[in-house]
Amino acid sequence: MPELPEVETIVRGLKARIIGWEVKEIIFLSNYLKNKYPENKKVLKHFRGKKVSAVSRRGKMIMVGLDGELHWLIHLKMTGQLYLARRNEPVDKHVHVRVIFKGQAEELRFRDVRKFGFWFCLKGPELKNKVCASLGPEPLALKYHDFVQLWQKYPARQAKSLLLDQKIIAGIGNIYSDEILFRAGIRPERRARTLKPEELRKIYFMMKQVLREAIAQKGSSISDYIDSYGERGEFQEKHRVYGKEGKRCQRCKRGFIRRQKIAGRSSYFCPVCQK
DNA sequence: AGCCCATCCTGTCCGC
DNA sequence: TGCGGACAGGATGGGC
Repeated sequence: MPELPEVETIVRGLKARIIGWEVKEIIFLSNYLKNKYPENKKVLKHFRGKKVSAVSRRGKMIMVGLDGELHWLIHLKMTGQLYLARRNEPVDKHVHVRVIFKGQAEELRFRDVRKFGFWFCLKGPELKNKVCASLGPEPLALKYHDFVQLWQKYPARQAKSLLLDQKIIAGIGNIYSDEILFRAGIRPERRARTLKPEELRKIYFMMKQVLREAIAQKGSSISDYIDSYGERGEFQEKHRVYGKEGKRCQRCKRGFIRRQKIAGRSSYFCPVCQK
């Protein structure tokens, strides 16, 4: 499931390659994106001949800017993939969008097995701005003081649910919230109001550290995730709790990793050293 | 206010 | 081996 580090890796990879590429053709291979966003078909014609001018990320959202206020707004949700492939590479039934570029041997593909993700073609910045405005701050740019204020606003909420909430902090999902809370030594169900200042500081520090390390490792590949080059990440090797139910805790060597549904998600933690 | 649950979807895995 | 059900989860929306 692509979260901030995976999306960041994809964006960096695309940025290095497709800036300046001219769109020759956009091919939608399935109808589900049209149902999610009927405008997709209507504005398609405006994209021909336009050049990619920017690739960026906001939370888990990917934004590709083209000349003349045209954008692609892409969310990979759980199983979405966005990558460059050679034109002659086979297209399977889960590829929903292909973008052919003028004079380029590679095309951009959007593939999504579960069809939760989306690819919107936008003319004008309105929807993009609206979506960005609904997201909380970027965790890697967040100052400690502002982080503390956010948590003080929701004293009754569970630590995990705050980390997962895109309106509060943008980009963290189920894997990284568990890994952050493990490294901070905090149980996912702890209420914000019960956190001592030094505990909150630990969460803040580990949030930055885990996300930075994961980006350096090009994300976590649990099942479907690949980057824009079609390559897997390495950070799953550094996971301490996620998907490790029943395994001995590598930190305290006493607890066994427990799995429990918290904040509506499978959550993994060490019952001994997470307090 | 905050949590839970269902929903969207399909591949995978487990038990019978 | 084969079938059916549970499960995975990002975001959203409704109910309690």
